[in-house]
This record gives sequence, C-alpha cells and structure tokens, in this order.
Amino acid sequence: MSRVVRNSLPVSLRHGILGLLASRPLSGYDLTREFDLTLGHVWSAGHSQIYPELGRLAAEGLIEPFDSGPRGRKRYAATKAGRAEVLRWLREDDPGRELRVESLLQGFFYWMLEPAEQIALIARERARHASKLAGYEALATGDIDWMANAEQHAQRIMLEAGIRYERGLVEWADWAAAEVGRGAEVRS
Amino acid sequence: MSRVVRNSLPVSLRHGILGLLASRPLSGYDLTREFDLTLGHVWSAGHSQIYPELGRLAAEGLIEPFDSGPRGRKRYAATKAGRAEVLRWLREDDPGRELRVESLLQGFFYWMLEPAEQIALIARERARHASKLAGYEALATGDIDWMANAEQHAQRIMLEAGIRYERGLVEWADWAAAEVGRGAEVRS
DNA sequence: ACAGGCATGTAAGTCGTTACATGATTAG
DNA sequence: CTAATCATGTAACGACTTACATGCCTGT
Repeated sequence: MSRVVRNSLPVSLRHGILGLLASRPLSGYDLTREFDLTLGHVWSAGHSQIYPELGRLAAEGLIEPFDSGPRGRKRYAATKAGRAEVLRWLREDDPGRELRVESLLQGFFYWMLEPAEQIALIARERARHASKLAGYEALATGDIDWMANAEQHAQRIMLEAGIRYERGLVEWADWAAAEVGRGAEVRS
Repeated sequence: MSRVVRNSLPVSLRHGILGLLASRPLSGYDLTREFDLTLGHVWSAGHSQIYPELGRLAAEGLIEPFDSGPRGRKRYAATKAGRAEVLRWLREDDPGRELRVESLLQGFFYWMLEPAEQIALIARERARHASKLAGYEALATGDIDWMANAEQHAQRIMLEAGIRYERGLVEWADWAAAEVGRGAEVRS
C-alpha cells in the first residue's frame, strides 16, 4: 500500500475549474475560453491541461457530467462535494505563492545596455502594459451590467485589480525611463 | 541524428542566472539567495532548480568555474558567449508570458461567501500586499547607495516596480472591500 | 464546397516544488 | 560542543507548454 496522501496545498488549476463549475455547467472548451478571457490576467491554462484535469475531478467525485451537445460537447457541473471543496479552499488555503512576471525579469539586466537602448526596451514594456490596461478599461466601461448579480460583480472587482496593477506598471515605466536618463547623467 | 534544436524561447531561469553571473562570479548558493531576495518579487527559483541548471549552462559553454572556497563552494562566471547570450535575450526575446498571481485567483470566487466573510478575506489579501510593500519601501529608503553604479541603480528601478505594483493592490483591496459592501446593499 | 470556429483529446518534453540526503565551517 | 548557517547535490512527482491528431457543425 503505497497510497500517497495527495495534493496538500497548491494546485490552483483544479480550484479555478471547480470554482467556475460551481456556478454553472461548462465544457472543457468553455473553461479554456474562460481561462483565456476572464481568469487570464491572474492565472492561465490551456486546453491540454484542462481536459485531463476534468477527468481527474470527475474520478474524485468533485464534478459530474451534466449534458452533451453537438460536436461531442460535454458539459460538467460541480457536485455537492465539489462546491464544498471550493469553499474549503477559499477559507483555508492561503495561497501566497510568489508572483511571476517574466517580462520584468529582464529589467534587472537592462543596465548592461546603452541608456538609449534601455529606454527603448522600457518603452516596449510600457506599451505592453498600456495596451492591456486599455483593454481592461474598455471592458469596465463597456455595456456590461456589472451589478446584475454577485458573480458578475466579483468579475468587475477582479477586473479592477488588473486595471490598478497595469496602471501601476505603466506609470512605473514612465518613471523608469526618466530614472535611467538621470542615472546616465549622474555617472557621466 | 535526432539532435533537437533546443529551447526556442521561454526558459527564464537560465537567463536570470546568466544575467547575474554576467556581472560577477557567484555560487549556486549565492544565486539561490539572490533569487530569493532580489529577483524574488518577479521570478523565484529554488536551489534544486539552480544547481542542475548551472551544470547545463557550463556544458553549453555559457558559464565556467571561477574559483572554489570552503565547504565545497564553487563559483561560476559567465563566459564571453554567456554574456553575449544575455544581450541577445534582452534585445530579441520579448517574453510577454502571462502573469501569475495565485492569491488573486481566489477573488473570482469570493462571491460564493457571505459579504462579511468576503471582506475578511480581502483584508487578509490587503495585509499580504501591505506587508510586502512596507518591506520594499524600507529597502528603498534604507541606507543603500542606489546611485553607486548602474547595476545598483537597475535594482532600485526594479524595486520601484514592486512598490508600485504592491501599492496598487493595497489600494485595490480597500476599494474592493467597499465595493463588496455596496453590492450587498444594492442587491438586498 | 469550403473556411472558420467548435470541440476533444494525447504525447513528449521541460519546468518547478518538495522531500531526501549529506557534510563542512563558524559563532557562541 | 553544539546549533546555525553555509553549501551542494539528487529523486520523485506534479505542473505546464507545445505539438500532434482528429473530427463535427454552421455560415457564406
């Protein structure tokens, strides 16, 4: 009997899926789209990760088949145990895992380049964040009725996190470009 | 001949290591500490990932042993090819990989709980970010001479990214808590 | 008819975490 | 002398990405 106790803590993917299925039935394809569009700015997942996980969740009794549709479409819904697990996760699992922002990692090494080139790279980074910010803001001020229900409202609240985070980084990029100029001057 | 071309793009870890070794010789232990303390707020890595990667980088001629010290300490330095690779990475590889913030993922599902509990969880999240922010600000205003050289200055610039990002999330948490209250009122 | 999007899955390989394992040096 | 910290590594497992593979509907 080498039965291992199983996932002690991390595994965000399964809880992301479970959380979405707790409110309404969705197919693997739907979930993929949801991760891409909605949860995407804090956690991403591709379909090749989602389909196997649906299988595991079903095997564990946390979700169950709900119905079928055209083109082999299969929707799943959270079971009672699945919904309970989402609540347990929210209440008990304090994730706290580190942040990962690959593009900012490069910033630590910009100093190896000439100031002009550094400033150009910072501008590229600014553009990346400004573009995301614009997208989020357009969504926020679009024609969605964010107060329609609690779930919709939660999405609006999380969208605001993205807006503030991206706005912070756009402002940072402007500050950083000026700062690189200042540094070059001081040391010249 | 099934010689695969190798890593086309991602692989941030190797470039993080290479970037650090491009400025000065460091041991695996030093690198682990550096990832933990300095690069940590945008990219993390444990020693069990670093030691094998040092072996691979050495095998590829991007780094080489520099010297040895007590307790088996081995320092490596970037070779000419290694330094060139860092510059190529900065100039050509536009990372753009998605952001990952596990703790914010939970926010999408808070609506399943009572408003009072939601607000408590948001407070926990606020505390997490406020504490990080305080740490970063203390560092920034501490007694480090950030203008001492270009590398030091780059670290100050990246520290500012962390400060602005965490500040944005602290402010977000305050906004979110108020917003949850407002939502509960509207729908009651 | 055919293009585009819907829809599901598998395989191979890399990345990342946790746990295991060991030992040397230094400060108190 | 003994605890803390320095220091390096491996193993097992789980997470994630990219590529492969297939086929069905619907709108034009």
